[in-house]
Formats: sequence, C-alpha cells, structure tokens
Amino acid sequence: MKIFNTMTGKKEDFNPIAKGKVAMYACGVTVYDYCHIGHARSAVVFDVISRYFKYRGFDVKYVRNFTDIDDKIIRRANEEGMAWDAVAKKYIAEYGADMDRLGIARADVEPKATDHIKEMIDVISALIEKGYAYEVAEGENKSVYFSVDKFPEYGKLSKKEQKELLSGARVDVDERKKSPVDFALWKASKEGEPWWDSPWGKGRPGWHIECTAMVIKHLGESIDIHGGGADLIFPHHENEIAQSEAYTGKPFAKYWVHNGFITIDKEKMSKSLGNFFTIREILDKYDAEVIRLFILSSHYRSPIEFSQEQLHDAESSLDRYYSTMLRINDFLSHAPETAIPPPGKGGSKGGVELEAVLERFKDSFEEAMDDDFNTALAIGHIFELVREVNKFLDLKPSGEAAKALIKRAKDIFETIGEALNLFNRTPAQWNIDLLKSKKIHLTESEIESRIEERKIARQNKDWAMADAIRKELDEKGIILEDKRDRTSWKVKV
RNA sequence: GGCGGCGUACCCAAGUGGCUAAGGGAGAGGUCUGCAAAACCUCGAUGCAGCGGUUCAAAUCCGCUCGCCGCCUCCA
Repeated sequence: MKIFNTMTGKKEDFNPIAKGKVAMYACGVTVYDYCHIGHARSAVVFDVISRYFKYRGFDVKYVRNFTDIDDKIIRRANEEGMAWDAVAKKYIAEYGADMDRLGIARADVEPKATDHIKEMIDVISALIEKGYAYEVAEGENKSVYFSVDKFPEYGKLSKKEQKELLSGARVDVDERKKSPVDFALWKASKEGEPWWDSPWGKGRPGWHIECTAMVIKHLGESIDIHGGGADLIFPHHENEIAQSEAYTGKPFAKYWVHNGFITIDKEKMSKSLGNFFTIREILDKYDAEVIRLFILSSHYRSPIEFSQEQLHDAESSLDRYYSTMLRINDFLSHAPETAIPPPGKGGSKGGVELEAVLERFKDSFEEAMDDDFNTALAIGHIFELVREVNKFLDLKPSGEAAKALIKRAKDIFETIGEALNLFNRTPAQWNIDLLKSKKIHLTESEIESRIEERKIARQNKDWAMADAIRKELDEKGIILEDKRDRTSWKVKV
C-alpha cells in the first residue's frame, strides 16, 4: 500500500510500526455547533481509510477525539445561556447522530479532552522540566507556553521557517509570550471561565496539548497514522509534533494524512465565511449514501466543489447501481433453473466479458485503494462491473452457470460495499428511503395497489387506464417499469 | 512576500512516461417495449490551460506564461 505523507510530500509504502497493526488518530471536531459537509468529508475519508485497513487484514485501532473545552464553546455557552459542558454534551450527541446517519462507524475510542486533564498536566509539567516550556504569571494563576525556538525542527510538517513565521505580521502579538510563535499549553483561568486545578493554579488546557495526551494514552508515543483536514497542518499538527516529540524524544507519527477541503464557488467552506451547509440540511434533501458517494467520487486530497448538481449526479449514479442490483436479484430468484437455449445471439459466449471483469475485479479494486486510497478509481471499476452485469443480463441468460456468474458479481458488490460502506442496502430499501428524502407522500403499499389496478387494466388491454395510472404516479415522482411478468417501481431521481 | 496545490469532453472525475485518455451525469440516434421506463449499442476530447523544451515515446518530466485555490490566524 502507498500513502501520501504530508511530512515528506511523497507517496510512501505503508509499513506499520508493529506488523499487522495500525494505530491511527484523526483530529475530530470542536463541539460548539452542528457539523457541516466539510466535517463530514473528513469523517468519511478516515472512516474509509480505517475500513480499508481492516479489509486488508490489519488490526486497526482508530481514535478520534472531541475538543470539548475551548474559547468557541465558552462563547457559545454564554450566547445561549447554557453551561459550557452542556453545550459540549449537546453537540457531541448531535455529531454522533450525524455520523450514524452518514454510515460512519464509531471510532474505537472517542476520547474527550476534558477527560484527560491529568494526562495533559503531566505532559506540560515534563515539558517545563525539560526546558521546552515556560510559565507566565497572570494574576494569581499562571499560563504555560511552549518555547518554539527550543525545538529546532519546528516547521518540518508545514514546511515553514521559524524566521518566516516571526516576520509574518499575522501571528498574534502577545506580551505574555517570549516569542510570537510560542503557543499556549495551559491557559490561566479568566473570570467566569471554566477551570481545573493545576500546578499553575486555576486554568484550562490549550488546544494542541489534548491530542498529544490522548494519542499517547490511547495509542502510544509513536503512531502509524495521524490525520485531519488540511487546515490542521499548521499550526495544530505542527504544534502537536513539537510538544509530543519534545516530550517523548520519539517521532510522533509515521504518516501524516490530510484531506482536502470542500469548496463553494471555489472558496473553502468555512464557518467564518458563512458559506457552509450543515450535514443535516443536506440530509433533508439527499440520502446519506449520496453524500458518501459524492465525497468518495473524488480523491481525498483534491478539493471538492460542492453543489446541488454534484449531489444529484451522485444520486443518479447510485440509482444506476441499485437498478442493476434489482435486476440481479430478480434474475437470481426468477430465472429458470435449467439452461434454455437463448434465442439467436448470446448463449455461452455472453458471459465471457463479465467473467473477465469478475476475474480481475478484486485486483483492480485493491490496486486502486492501495494507491493512496483512490476511491474514485475504485468506484469507476465498480461501475464497469455494473455495465458488464447489465450487458450479460440483457442476453436473457438462464441456467445454473449463469446464476453462478451473477452470484459472483453480487458477492463482489457486497464485499466492496463493506470496505467503502457503500452499496449495501437492498434496492427496495433504497427506493423506500428515496420516498423519504424526496418527500413523496406515498407508501410502498399504496404504490403496489396502484400497480395492481394497472395490471388489471393492462390485462384488459385498457391502455388508456394503464397509462393514466402510470402518468399519475409519474407526476408524484414514481416511475414504473414493466417487466416480463410483473411491474416494479422506483423513485425518479 | 514565503510555502503548497490545481487547470483532462457540456458538467463532475480517474489517469502522472509507452497498447483504443477509466467511470458517472447530461445530450443525440438506435435496439427492446402495447406505449413507456430501465438496460444495452452507436455518436461525442487526434487531444489533456497556453507556449517552448527533454525523450524513440509526454496529459504525465523540465522551463516560462495565463487563470484559479489553499496555508502562513480559529478552522475538517
């Protein structure tokens, strides 16, 4: 497997620190508001990465944290007249609900910063002892800062020179810090803010230190993969590296993996620009699987331009898949057991191309995913298989050999579906769920009974009546498909 | 200003040195069908922002130009 490592700027062979095991940490969210589609992307990407490692037989331990104490949470609490920890609790629950709906597996450990205050204090104390950090008195309490110039490798991840950072006017000038690039490990408590007791009096942790403490506690001092959105490269991950490696003297993470942004009108989606869509806003109009397919149709490091049109395209693709799965299921349950000579063309020759695609499918899929998790290419392969399956079924095959072939294709879809957490509903469920996301107020049985009425009309060759029923359903967003022996329905996408 | 990325058909998007440039969506024509729908077939970039260069061979490497974006501040 090859993975692009932000640290080296290259794709590298993946060799885990411990054979057969993957220790992986992804920075989660600060819980002060609903998540937007950009957060969803990051979560989907790392979900798929961890799933694929498991598919590949690795023993994966995946940790994704919650930042549940921070300025924004405190501000939000004040705005809403809530306690800060009630805000955190609320949005952790909402995050979980969004992730569940998106089909994102819970991480093996989902630690919260405030559950690791002691661990953070231990690391900070050690950093002071080792001379990497210094205390600054603020009233009766003290803050602690990391002294960046004590860590010469600072900037190695983001490729920044300390000098450049110093000359840049954008860093906060703060009289308390010895250098503008130094960052807070511990913040002295201000009036009305939450606080914890510490060797420096009342205070709360800085942002970056939580990840160091939680990584070390749950995964160890050196881990295989550390990831997050590309906007975390600097300063967050750079600071994590500095404080962690200063503390342990060991490399913090072997591979640094960062996902690209979601953009709107070519601009990064962000809270501050106000150009964001929350996950739940999108889930109100589109099925969760559509969002997953939309995200996974591009490589994880590329920017993705968000638009309704893109979502609609993804929805159409998915519908194509499920239409094919319906044909597969129909074939497996209704096709004659014994081979009947197909009229004219086809025959045994028909399965050759499908057989060839099936033969190389697993390799193609793994080759794509092994190449820095190229989900876009992998999904392309899946649709090649879809086409071959349809082509084969168009030949109206029959007999055990044909069924075995189609069964093989179905098995492949299911295996792949598990690795990507895509394509794993029944076609019927897909359409029932579409009724919901398209807000079509019809039940399955209502549709079925109209189909039954139409069937009688068709038997009587009352085409006007049959067409009227079909038109009526079509206007409500339901498409009917007449098969040889029955009629199926689907939601228009 | 420093660092990094991107520009592939009408839209989205793989491909980053070598067989006909994946796949999806949209479009046109056809097959099937009572008519449809779905599916399939055919058509659709002699060309990968532009210009130059390296090479037997480049979308793919190098240089320049144009356009767009990100990070350098909280940010997935």
